[in-house]
Amino acid sequence: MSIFGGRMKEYPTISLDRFDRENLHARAYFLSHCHKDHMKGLKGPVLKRKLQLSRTVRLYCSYVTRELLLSSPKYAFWESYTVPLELDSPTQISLVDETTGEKEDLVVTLLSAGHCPGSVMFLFEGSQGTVLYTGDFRFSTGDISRMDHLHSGSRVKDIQSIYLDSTFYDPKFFRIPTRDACLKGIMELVGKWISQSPHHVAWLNCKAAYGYEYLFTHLGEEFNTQIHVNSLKMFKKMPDILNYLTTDRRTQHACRHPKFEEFFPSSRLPCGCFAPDGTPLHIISIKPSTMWFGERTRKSSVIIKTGGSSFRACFSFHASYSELKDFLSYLQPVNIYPSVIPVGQTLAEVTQTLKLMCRKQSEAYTYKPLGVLKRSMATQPTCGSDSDDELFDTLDLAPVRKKMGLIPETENEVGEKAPHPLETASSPPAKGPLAVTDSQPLKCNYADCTESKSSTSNEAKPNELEGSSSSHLPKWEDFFVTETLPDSQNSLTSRSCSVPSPSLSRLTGSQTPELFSEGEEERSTHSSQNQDSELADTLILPHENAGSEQGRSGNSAASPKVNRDQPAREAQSESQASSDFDIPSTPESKKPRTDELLLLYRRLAAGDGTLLGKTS
DNA sequence: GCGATCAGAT
DNA sequence: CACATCTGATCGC
Repeated sequence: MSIFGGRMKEYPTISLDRFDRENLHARAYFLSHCHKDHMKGLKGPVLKRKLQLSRTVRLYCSYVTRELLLSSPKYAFWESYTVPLELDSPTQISLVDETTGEKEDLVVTLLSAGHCPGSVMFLFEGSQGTVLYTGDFRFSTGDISRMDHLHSGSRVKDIQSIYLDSTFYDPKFFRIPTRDACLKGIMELVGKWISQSPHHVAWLNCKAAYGYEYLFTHLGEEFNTQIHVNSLKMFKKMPDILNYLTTDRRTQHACRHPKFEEFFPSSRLPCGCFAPDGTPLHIISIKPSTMWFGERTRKSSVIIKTGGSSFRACFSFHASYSELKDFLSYLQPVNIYPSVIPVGQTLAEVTQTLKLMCRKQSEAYTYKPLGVLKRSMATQPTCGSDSDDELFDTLDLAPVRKKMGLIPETENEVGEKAPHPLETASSPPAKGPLAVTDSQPLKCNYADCTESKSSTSNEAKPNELEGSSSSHLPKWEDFFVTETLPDSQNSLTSRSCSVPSPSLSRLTGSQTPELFSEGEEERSTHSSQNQDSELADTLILPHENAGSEQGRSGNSAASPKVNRDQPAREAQSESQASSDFDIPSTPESKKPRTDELLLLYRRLAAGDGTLLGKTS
């Protein structure tokens, strides 16, 4: 949760993600994404009154964020005061003091942040230097090198300060399975379950927030079905999301209204556990939650069984420690300000460890440091450390140089699918009534395993396992269209339940998720009081045609992943491979811009300091 | 009564 | 566990 106060040292007349207290006097506002902890004060009457009196104060955000914001009545008054900006389009903004007329120009560029729909970073360039406010973000290792606006020609821009989403800036969170790996594990679990019968359903017990949409769209696409939610209104201009969602109660959406629970007293689900015809549903609950693996952890599953029918599935909106290290060592800012205190740390501690990632003061060039570093750095920045040794054992000691080991790995994509499968989503998935299917026994070769974050016995190179740079940011911005859809697009009553899915077999025929039982933790009740956040509970219905033998069994993924430092790393069985996040998938996966990356990293390895934005 | 803030729950 | 949000208690205005 963000503790950022709203203002940056370099540009104190603007406020970001905080709208109360001293931020009430800002000349411009910026909202990085639509999570409540970044919207403090945003609906305040004091601010509203100020806006009504002002001619110049505006809120800048992405188009998607604006849409999500205005879809809530509490924030609808912002309609007249918001200025949506395109991604990757530098925009000049005049900051005007309305009493004195004093004016300052600032160029802002929005960079997709990969945190939730509409989430962006803000890159500011002005008289006080270049600063990057990350908002909340998740980049995979190597993503940063693809961001054109952080480069100037072949050089990385000279960044004075980064205001960082430091949620996981702690070696404890060294590695978090990639988005693709998590998605794949969830898909496999869901596929195995719902293919058994039309009354097998999967409940995605999501926290109430934006950010799960790409999970819904991928699941909807894969299983040719829709995810059942409470409200669609926030997505009315985002057909590529909308098409995979429904509120139709006949399809047993995960209703959140407490009064409905009276009708389903024994339900574990907000919407009850019976099909429309009264048949009891067979429900598994899947709770997306962050799983991380420490620096010495070898591997683990992305799915963990927590009860007879309860699972946790790995899912992270935030960059892991090694992803953050990659990000910071690439950019080498003069200053880094944490905006989140990692659990178990103090502000002083995280500030101190982040200093190790700052550029040496002597390397700072023409810009005068504003938020002065109080001590000179004892270390050179690590230019992309890629081994345990560099990241830990010598953390406080000697500098290390970038190695080739950081070449982004691109072979880890989920299947053959492009990361964003929604190009065709304007034609909704085929729909049909809940149909009888061939019931397939669930082949659960669940291998018990230890949750590896507690494992310390094996040396590993976890950061090498982490970075699938191929898990590109979900292109949430692509979801957005400026035209309002015709009503027919919003009327989803005809899309009732699940449908035959030829694609299911692609998943269900293959391997079994590797699960870990943490004992019985079945919930007997579930209350969902969250009236405002419509996506917190969702339900996936099964589809017809559970056929499952063929498909991706044998998983073309089987080609072993390149492991540069540990080529002899123990081979994984195929049955583990399908759900284990560190196993690559399709070799044929798209590998966009790999050549560029290779070139870049080779130049780095060759000591081409120009790529690091250094003067020397 | 409303808003801000904190603790606790989900 | 660890990604966000809600509810309820308490306090000040």
